[in-house]
Amino acid sequence: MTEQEERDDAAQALATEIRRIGGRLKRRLREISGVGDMPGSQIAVLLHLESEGQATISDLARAEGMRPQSMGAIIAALEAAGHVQGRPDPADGRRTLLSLTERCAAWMQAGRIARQDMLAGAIAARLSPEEQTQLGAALPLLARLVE
Amino acid sequence: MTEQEERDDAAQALATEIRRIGGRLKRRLREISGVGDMPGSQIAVLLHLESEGQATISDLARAEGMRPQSMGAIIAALEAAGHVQGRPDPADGRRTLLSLTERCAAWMQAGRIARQDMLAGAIAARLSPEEQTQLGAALPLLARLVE
DNA sequence: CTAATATCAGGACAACTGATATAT
DNA sequence: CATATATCAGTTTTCCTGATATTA
Repeated sequence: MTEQEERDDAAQALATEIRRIGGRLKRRLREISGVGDMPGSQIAVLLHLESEGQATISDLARAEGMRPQSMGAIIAALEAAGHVQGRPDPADGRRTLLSLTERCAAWMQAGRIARQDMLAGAIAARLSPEEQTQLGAALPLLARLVE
Repeated sequence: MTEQEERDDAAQALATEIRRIGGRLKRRLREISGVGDMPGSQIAVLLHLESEGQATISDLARAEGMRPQSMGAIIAALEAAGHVQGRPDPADGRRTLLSLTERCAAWMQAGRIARQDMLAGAIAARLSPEEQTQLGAALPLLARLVE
């Protein structure tokens, strides 16, 4: 076996494992990544808005790697639930600036998301601090594969 | 901030990153994990059958972490395409033992999957050998979160 | 005029749940 | 009778593509 073939085999083995775990991840992330009834996609948006203050639908779509139409549906659900609100951008009439409602911001600051975050709970319960560090370092590598 | 709170914060930050990358992964894995027209879920089954020889639908469903009904649909597609074949288990009338067809086994041995595997290609192209090792070591940690 | 934002409408996909027939 | 395998049928979720109005 040539060195090139060995490298290909290594990549192939890794691909197989990613497929297997990725498949599971895809299915389970829906259940474990939510907070109560709220899906992980909505949580991600709230956390983004909490740290950034405000953003447009297109901003959020880019940040999460999806289409504006898809993000629009997520935002519509969050608006209907009274968690985010939009106001027109005074500087650009095309844009709608989204931000957390006061009630939602207070709810998040009270740490209720953190305490109910099943994914964070699973991480804390099942991974040692060292393992968490190891996983955190590897995530950007995974991100590079899907960008 | 107590040590406990610091640990919780670390887990929360990791959870946020997994949500973001996991979301992307979920969406992009469909495109990049396939081999040509074949979806990643089918590839995973073929690789499993290649290494194990034969298996039932329920075996495969358990291995991939999904329901037998869902695996049934994947198998039906592979059978229709002539890639796998089933025969009744002589020892247990409930079971159907699935295996690769000769033609599919030959196709896989010829390395055509490996050369057309976009995910393996992305890994080889975008990650150094060291990074591949690092990612490989972290995948079991991710698996532990979703089991 | 071209590009970006947002939204409407319809569609595809991959998993799910529930129910059923058969065999152990 | 309780359990396991396989399959039929219908539903849900999530994101997709295409088309359109508006504004920069």
